[in-house]
Amino acid sequence: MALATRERILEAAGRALTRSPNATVDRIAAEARVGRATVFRHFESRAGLLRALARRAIDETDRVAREAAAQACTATEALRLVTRAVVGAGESYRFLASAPELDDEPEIAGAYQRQMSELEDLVRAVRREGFIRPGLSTAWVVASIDGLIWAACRAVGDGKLGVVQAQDLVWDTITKGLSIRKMSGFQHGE
Amino acid sequence: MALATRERILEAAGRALTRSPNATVDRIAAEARVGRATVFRHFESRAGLLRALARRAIDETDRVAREAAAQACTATEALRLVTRAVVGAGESYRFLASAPELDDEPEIAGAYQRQMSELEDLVRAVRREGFIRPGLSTAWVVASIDGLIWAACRAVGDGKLGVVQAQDLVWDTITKGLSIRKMSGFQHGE
DNA sequence: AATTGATGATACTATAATATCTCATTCAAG
DNA sequence: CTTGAATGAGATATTATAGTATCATCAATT
Repeated sequence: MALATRERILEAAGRALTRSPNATVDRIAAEARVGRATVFRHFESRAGLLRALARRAIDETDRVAREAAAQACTATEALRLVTRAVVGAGESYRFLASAPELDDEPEIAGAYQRQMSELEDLVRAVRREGFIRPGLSTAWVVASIDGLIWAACRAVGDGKLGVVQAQDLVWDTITKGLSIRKMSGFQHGE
Repeated sequence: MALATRERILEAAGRALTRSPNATVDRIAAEARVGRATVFRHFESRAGLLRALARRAIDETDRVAREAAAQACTATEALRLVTRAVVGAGESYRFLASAPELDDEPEIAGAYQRQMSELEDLVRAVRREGFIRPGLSTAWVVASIDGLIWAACRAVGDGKLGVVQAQDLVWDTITKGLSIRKMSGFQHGE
């Protein structure tokens, strides 16, 4: 029972905080269909609940990302699979987009930094495989991939796109952009 | 004096809220080098201050976007210029990224809807000009452009990219994506 | 049926932030 | 120099929310 309740609260908190990042404990409890006191029985404080939720989201994202990376032979393929996986896990971390108080949690902020730096390493490896257009800084490649992933997660959350559709589109857009390209004679034969 | 003070408060609020979206009136006043009471003399409430700030950001974005659109002959060129302009104005609206309480303001939420629907109209016009790859839904094109713009603004705010650089990269990425493309024989002659 | 553990409801306290008010000060205009 | 408007500083009221404590209830187990 206890575990199920804790889980219910975490999921409710995720939903409530995605809708409004300043959701009160009252609101979260109502969303979870539990009494407010029960929330404090399972978490030491509101901040503790947020921490647990963020940890869960980070762990889940790490898990699917590593699992995806393990299946790839090349860095480029790894980036493709990781991107797909992270978009698929979007629901679990979407609330982080506007959870300002979590920036003050060293553990959470640190984990985010680590994830971004892992993505950066991956992008560098992909560049070494010749997949990245010259002239694009690694910082921008990382930033724009991040931006596209967020866009996809938001679109899924808003019901504008299905998950699989969104996963396909992100990689499609990363590789080809949005426009019909006028190739200027240059051809790359891998 | 009054106008200068009001403006100082607005700019300070923008800075403070970009750093931490839940910044108190106290903090904002300190950032503006002004007494807390003065903030309430110029704005009816904290919410009123946020509204005024959001209105300013929306107006500024509208202004630069319309100005840019007016200089273009084609929808595609308009999209390019509008994108550049909006990235350039990023500093003025960046705080909106995590300003949850503003979703409850009908005026602000409505203006955002309008801006997105204007972008959607523009994208549709661009599609009619044959610039958008078939198979990409308008919703995704809009979402991903939005995502790239946010990524660019964040990168600029974090000092990772210069404004001009960011402006160039967004359009570059929209048109060509990030990768060296292996064209499968298809060539588009405009 | 009795026991135990988890829960819901409610009352209560503490705290932090908003918002108001007062008064002394500053500073520019006349 | 005087006047008046704007301000800064601080006191105070109000409100919302976090967090605690209590007690009755319910369900499962024995």
